[in-house]
Amino acid sequence: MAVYGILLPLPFNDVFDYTSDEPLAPGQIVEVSFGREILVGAVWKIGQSADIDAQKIKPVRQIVNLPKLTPEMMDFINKTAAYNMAPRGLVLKMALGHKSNQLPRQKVALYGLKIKNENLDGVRISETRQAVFDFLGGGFEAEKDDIIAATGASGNVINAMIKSGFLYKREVLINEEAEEQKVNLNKTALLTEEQQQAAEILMRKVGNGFSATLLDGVTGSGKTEVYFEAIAEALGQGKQVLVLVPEISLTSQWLSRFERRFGVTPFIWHSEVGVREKAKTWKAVALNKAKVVVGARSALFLPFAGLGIIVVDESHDHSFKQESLVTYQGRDMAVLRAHLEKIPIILSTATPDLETIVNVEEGKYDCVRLTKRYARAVLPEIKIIDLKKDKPQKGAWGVSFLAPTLVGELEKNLKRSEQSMLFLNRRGYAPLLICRDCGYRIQCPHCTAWLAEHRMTGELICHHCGFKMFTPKRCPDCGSEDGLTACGPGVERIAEEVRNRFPDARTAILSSDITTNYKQISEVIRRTADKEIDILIGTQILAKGHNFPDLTLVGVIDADLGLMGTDLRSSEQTYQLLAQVSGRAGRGDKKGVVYLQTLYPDNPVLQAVIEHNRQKFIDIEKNSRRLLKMPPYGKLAALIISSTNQQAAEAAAYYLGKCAPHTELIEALGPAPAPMSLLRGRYRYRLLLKTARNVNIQEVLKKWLSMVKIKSNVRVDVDINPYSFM
DNA sequence: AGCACGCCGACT
DNA sequence: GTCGGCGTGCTC
Repeated sequence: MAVYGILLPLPFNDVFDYTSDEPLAPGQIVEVSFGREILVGAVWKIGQSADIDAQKIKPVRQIVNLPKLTPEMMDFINKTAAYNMAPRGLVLKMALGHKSNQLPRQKVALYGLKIKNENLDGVRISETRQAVFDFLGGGFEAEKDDIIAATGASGNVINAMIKSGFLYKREVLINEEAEEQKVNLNKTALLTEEQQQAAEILMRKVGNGFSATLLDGVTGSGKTEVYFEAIAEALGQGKQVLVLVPEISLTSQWLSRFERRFGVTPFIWHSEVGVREKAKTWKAVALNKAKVVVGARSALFLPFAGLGIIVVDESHDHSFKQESLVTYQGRDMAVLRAHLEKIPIILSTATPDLETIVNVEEGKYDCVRLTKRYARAVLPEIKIIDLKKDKPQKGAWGVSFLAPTLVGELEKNLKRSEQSMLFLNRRGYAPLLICRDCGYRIQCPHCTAWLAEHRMTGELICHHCGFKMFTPKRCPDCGSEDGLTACGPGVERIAEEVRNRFPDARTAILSSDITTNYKQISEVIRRTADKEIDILIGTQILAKGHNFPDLTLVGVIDADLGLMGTDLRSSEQTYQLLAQVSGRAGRGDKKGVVYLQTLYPDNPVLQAVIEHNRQKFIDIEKNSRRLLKMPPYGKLAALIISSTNQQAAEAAAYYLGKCAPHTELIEALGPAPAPMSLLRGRYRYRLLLKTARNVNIQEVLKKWLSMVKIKSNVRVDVDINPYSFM
């Protein structure tokens, strides 16, 4: 009876040994008992690994009826874990994709209507219940979570509706098979000469091994249509296609473009997709029945059987950086996967990050450029509003955040019945409540952060840990009754001002806490695209690739937000955000105008934005990074030491600091209390390891960490190439 | 991760 | 006397 090393979806780097009568192949998915649990894992090694008693080795319970992981996939899991210093088991967990692949519970509860809505005359039905009726109308069945997400009903409402006989519950096995996707490859889009040339270069990469190409095109230049041709080429060769998008909110418009071109809906993979759908997709991907998958960064860990190309859309976007469970940069891991699969990868963006630009300059990546906006569209004019000279004027509703110039432009735009967009990267009504009588500021009990006021819900919310409380009437400190005052603007407050100034304008807010799910976000985007909205007010969701042809005015409420950030990439991110937001304006026939409200009109980053001068920005940024030996001119890793016990965290951090390696090529900084020194009830310290480019930073970290015995109530998280310095 | 075991202080 | 806090160690 042979012994096999099984990798389990748990935070272990090493395999566990199990026996099996049947010969097993590497990558095979099996079910084993582990402690008192039953888990699904993957065969990783043939032969015994641990030096333990043969008695202790349990048998594999059964082989799971799922396709086995390919050698490339296994290699990808190993290398992703090693690069990010994460346990291989956790990477496997991501690769198994969803709960029912990790646990042998293969059943899911579905809910449907028992009684038809029309048979309910005379019965009083609450609004939420009605929403459930509407959602499940027409014999549709759904999982509880999906009903909750779509209707806003709570689990209790659903349970009560079962009790009163409106709904039925049905358990089904998760074993649906997807049909093979049939793709229509007939060319439909007419490309400009520039686009056609770019498309041909990309198409030639398909089927010719690994290559990484930056598709560098100004906003509105039609990058999507260009990489669609490369996708068509891969599909024509019978290969699978993976498109990574930064946020699910982007996908609705993207999807309709895709459907128009290829006559088929791609498989969709993101956190809001239900388990049943995920199970179907996972299997279809592994069996090469799914030809096109579009998804968030987690889609990168799907078990493709014959992947032919990867596209990373809006590749500069920081949401590709995953910061929980396993910390990884999705864009970089996508390049790794393409490398292992020996296929091309396309990074598409109007505002490439410095790392990518340097890779192009050094010849590691190829580059294809699109310099012209599509059709008659031209780049918008960007103007600066100096808030010191052009001061917002108080109105009947109170404080104003819109400069008179911007108000005037909004008014003119409304008269022309063209659309406008106001951008402020801050959720809620106000970022902070302050008591005018005693100066008290309301802080989160679990984090070093102020609580933001959300007036729509009447709550104070911590934007870091989600802590919520009802907005108090009196100051919690001095008890003053009318002392609490909103301080500074959030999108809700801007919306309030807009509604007061332009009562007849149709407005909408796009912000992750108001439009909480994919459906709601898509709906606002659709209404905007269909010209049902005059003024759209929103957070950074607005910046992401949306295409509103009649949008001609963009106002950035606070262009300085982020410029003062302490973090390495904050000015880059500000540049990207401003350039992307500006890129929303004037994508159709009419020219767009962008106004940036600022207190620092001479700031070089803003100057680069208004001049559409990316090179200028890149040069400034390169210089400062080179001087500081920061990425891409050096390597960086962060250690976050955290514990619920402050002394324990501090002691461990200082001990690590003492043992830190220092050579000519290696430098350790810290420890210092993290900028958010208390987060989710944990006290946090940070250390930063900076090395030269040619140093294997993972090796250095491994050696360093192995020297230090960390107490079990202290956690050390490693973040390779950190983005957030909080 | 999830769970049991075990050791300490604080209650009915 | 028992309940429950979490620190420690184990899972093939």
